[in-house]
Amino acid sequence: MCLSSRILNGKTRYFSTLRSSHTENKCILSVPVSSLSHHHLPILLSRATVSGLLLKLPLVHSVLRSLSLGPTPSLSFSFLSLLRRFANMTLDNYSLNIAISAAARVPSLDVGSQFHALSLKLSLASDSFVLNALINMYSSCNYPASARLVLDSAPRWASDVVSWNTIIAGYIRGGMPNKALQSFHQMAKEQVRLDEVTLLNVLVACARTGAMKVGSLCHALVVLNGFEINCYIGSSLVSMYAKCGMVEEARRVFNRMPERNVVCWTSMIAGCTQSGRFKEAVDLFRDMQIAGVKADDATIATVVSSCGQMGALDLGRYLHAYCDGHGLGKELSVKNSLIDMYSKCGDVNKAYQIFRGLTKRDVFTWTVMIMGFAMNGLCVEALDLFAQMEGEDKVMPNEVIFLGVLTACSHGGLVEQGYHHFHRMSKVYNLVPRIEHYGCMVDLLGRAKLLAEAEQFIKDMPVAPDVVVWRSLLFACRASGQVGLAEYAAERIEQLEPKRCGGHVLLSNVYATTSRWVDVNNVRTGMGNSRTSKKPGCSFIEVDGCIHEFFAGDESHFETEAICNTLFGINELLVAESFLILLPPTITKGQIAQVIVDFLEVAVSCVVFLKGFYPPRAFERRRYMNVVVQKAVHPQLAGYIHSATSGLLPFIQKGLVERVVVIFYDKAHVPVEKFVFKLAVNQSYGSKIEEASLEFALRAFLIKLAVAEPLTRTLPSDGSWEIAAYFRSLPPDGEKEAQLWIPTDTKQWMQPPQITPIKSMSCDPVKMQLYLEQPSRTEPRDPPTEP
DNA sequence: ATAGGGTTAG
Repeated sequence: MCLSSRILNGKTRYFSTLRSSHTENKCILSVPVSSLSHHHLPILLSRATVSGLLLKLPLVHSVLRSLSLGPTPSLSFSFLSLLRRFANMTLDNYSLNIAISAAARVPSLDVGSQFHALSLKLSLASDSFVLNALINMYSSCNYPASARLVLDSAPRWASDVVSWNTIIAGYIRGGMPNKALQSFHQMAKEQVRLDEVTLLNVLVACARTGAMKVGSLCHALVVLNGFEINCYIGSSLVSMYAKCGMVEEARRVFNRMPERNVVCWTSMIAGCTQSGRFKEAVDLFRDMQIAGVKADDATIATVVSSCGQMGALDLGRYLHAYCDGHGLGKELSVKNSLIDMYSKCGDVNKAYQIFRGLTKRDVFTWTVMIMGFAMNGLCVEALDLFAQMEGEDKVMPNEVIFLGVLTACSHGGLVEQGYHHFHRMSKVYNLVPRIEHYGCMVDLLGRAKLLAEAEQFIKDMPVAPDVVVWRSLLFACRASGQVGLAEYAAERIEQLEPKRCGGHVLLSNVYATTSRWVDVNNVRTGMGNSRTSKKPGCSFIEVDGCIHEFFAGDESHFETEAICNTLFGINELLVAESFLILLPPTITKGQIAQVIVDFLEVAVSCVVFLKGFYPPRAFERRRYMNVVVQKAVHPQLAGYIHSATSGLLPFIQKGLVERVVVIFYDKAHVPVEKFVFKLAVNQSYGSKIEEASLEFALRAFLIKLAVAEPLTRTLPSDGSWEIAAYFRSLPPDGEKEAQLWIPTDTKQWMQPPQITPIKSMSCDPVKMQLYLEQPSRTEPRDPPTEP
């Protein structure tokens, strides 16, 4: 037995409570609270009773409190029953409050409702502490309606703000934010004075429901009441505004906050991610590190999601490594967003590797992996995975996962399977298909060219078709040239969305495939005359870990059309030669380098042609990969390009070449323009690749190059040009193959160059980007803003 | 006594 205060090092709450409430500084057991277990209780009781300590009520309370707040709150129940049985103690309101709070912490509805009965029996249920503890207990056990019942059946004077705050929080926790808002209104009607916690909770409810008006009202109330915009209130304000689609307002609140912790930063970053401002999200993440605030798993999850959505693989990989270096990323949400990011960036193997390494998987995990397989064309794998999930029977499918399953069916042309899963969704899992699911089905039927069936399906839908549904149908009409149906769908879109450009582009494409060029023109000019405008598309390119964001401007519209038409032509060629798709020849890793080298030779030739550096007769029109290209035929020119590109073969095979650059100089040998081919060949990639898919990916570069001239600058006369290769690491001096390559002393620009992307692609294991580097113009060019 | 941010989507 220990009765000396010296031994109590004050480390645990149990001992410190004893000390603060008791001047005698006496201890009844020298075991820290964290290692107390049930078998200590009788000892505790007997020693306390013997020494007469526990019969003093404040001490009973402090022991109970310590047990209730400790790692095993249920100990307080046992101790209480021992006290009642052996020390004849009756429960007062305070002990009851502690016991109920312990039941909330476990949480145990069973024990909690027993204490509820006990408080009614002892007429203590109207004590405001007991009342609030009961409300909290039902809320914590996810019985918000019961919590509400307790409040409503108590006398008015017994409840206060805390009661209402707890009710509101309980509805939010139970996934009923609308009920939370209702309670807030009721609370106002009963003229209960709100406090900071009320507003904080209501802001969360607004964020969940998108109740923008109530949210702004809360903001006003924060200011009117003179509440400080601290980290708590600030975070929920930022989150509320972002979720209600008012990112600008969120940013304004964020910028004005006097103090910011991880949660504030994460709210703002997540706000950007959720509203498609991916680059801003990444920039904020950098600012956060500069501000010296450490990221946690929530931060990483949302930044990784941004990377995935803009295809920034390098940055995504950096974040992955950052996690490992900072002990982060252990939470499932981070793993999920990494799987999603790798899939979206085209590295399904890496995604699946992470997926397989997980011991725990939630709905998100399965959804992102199924989606990842589906979007990378591995449709059977996606369906197999869904079957595996159902077999494991640990995770309950939700609506979103079925979108992934249906997308897989749609992309894989698996009509039967699509119907099967669509029906199972409601029959087996009691999930009501939403408009998105109907959209998937229309897409599925349309892609399978079952247009009549798709049309009938739309007619039979229990929900009104939206623009996406009509667009899927309209898109499907293109392949079958069904002009009449296409026009009907376009009309529906026009009705639903008169201000947007709607189905015009798609409709004009249907006309184009049926060679109705007059109609194509009518639609196009109609678009220009009326106020319909296309929302600018946005793309990203990642250069040395730096993200560049681009909006499709009106100027580039003409080229877009040319590219689309060329692509349609290619599509038709592919359809005509569909045996290629049925029996795809595969090539090995060694052959990949050869394909790339051949491609580079042609591409460099096209670049030089495009710049008009030599007279056109130095080139010849040739067919390469089914597109028309300009191949150099002048002996010296062709010889230079051939030897330079083919000399790269051994280094590309070893994965040593990072960039192949065509540089144009002025007469002072200062670069005027660079065409950069950034290259990555994954060396660890094991399996073979389809030659057709690699060719298809590379061909897109040649098509883009053919129309890239307007993006480039006029060359000064008497300049020069050369082919340069940037190596990841330099080959040893003695190597024979390396002797062709000499270090170049290209002058550098003073300012970072202006980057213009031309094309990027990812076709495992090859990734390639083509972009222009030009010296910066003095005045920055703003991207066109959205209408 | 009650309290903030995060991952999937046709």
